[in-house]
Amino acid sequence: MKETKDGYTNHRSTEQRQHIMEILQQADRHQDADEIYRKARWNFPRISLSTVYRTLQVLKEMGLVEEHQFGSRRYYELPDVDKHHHMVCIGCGRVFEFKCSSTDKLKSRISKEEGFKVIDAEVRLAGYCPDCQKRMTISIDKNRVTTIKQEVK
Amino acid sequence: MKETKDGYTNHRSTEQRQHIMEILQQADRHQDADEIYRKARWNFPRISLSTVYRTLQVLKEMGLVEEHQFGSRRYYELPDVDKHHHMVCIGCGRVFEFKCSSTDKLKSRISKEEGFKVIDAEVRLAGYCPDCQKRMTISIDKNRVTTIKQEVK
DNA sequence: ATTGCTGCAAAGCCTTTGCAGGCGG
DNA sequence: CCGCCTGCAAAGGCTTTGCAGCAAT
Repeated sequence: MKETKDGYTNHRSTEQRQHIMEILQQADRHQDADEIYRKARWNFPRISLSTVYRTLQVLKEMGLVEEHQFGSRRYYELPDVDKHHHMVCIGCGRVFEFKCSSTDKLKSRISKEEGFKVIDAEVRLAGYCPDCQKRMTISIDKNRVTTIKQEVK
Repeated sequence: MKETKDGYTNHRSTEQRQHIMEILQQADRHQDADEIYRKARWNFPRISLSTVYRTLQVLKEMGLVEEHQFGSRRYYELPDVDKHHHMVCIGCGRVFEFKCSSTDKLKSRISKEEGFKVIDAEVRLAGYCPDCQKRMTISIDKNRVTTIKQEVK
């Protein structure tokens, strides 16, 4: 019999857990605990944040939910059929997703070279999203204008 | 004049900052703030943890230090000449390092395909280190023995 | 009837911030 | 001397935990 992290040997299906699972299914992107909590309260006004955290913990242990940490926040989402990776925008903090098929090669290579049994490979990119690149261009233009004015003086 | 995040326009070189930089240089792997704090106290018994955090923040902004987050903890290290990536062991939680040269290709591909200006690419692997694989084998063997005994009964 | 789940409140953990004094340039 | 840095203490933000009552099996 498999023993879970908190010492329990079994899991029970409750309305709250089902609803949290639905919220995860309906979302098209990762959400943090508080986001899920606020949505859940719409149907279960008395649900507590701890229940959300505990449920996510259980779902994670069962492999039904993936947890990602960006900055100091943790986000949750259902495992994707074809796995995606994340790009974090340095400018606005938004997290974007992209696909990458070449990670399988990497996994097998590292397994061989390092004696590590690789379960999961995750690529994280940091950079500037199209919007923030545009903003940067504008502010660079501003500086240029200023410089020209000074030269004209 | 470049304005820093905390509103200051300049940085000063103090004994504490120099020493924190030395601690980072002497380490051969990433350390968290508390680890650096404990080492720093050996020479500066009255240094405070906030100073460590504030210094790391400054060094990070100056690009002299890299920050990585694993689980709920943040780790700091000097930028490597040839960048390495991280493998987190699911069994023991230790973080290992490995090199990977193929990320440059990935960066340029994503830049083109997604319109994202990629500054940094990080690969994170999760799996089991050699030690934990050994432990797993042992515990599987144990179960097998148990099963055999039951069959013999 | 058990065993596990829930809400609530409180505690924990890491990180940040406010402030008054003090040092660096 | 001005501006930046430091230690201390306190606050912050997110997550976990203790507990008593309740619900699922």
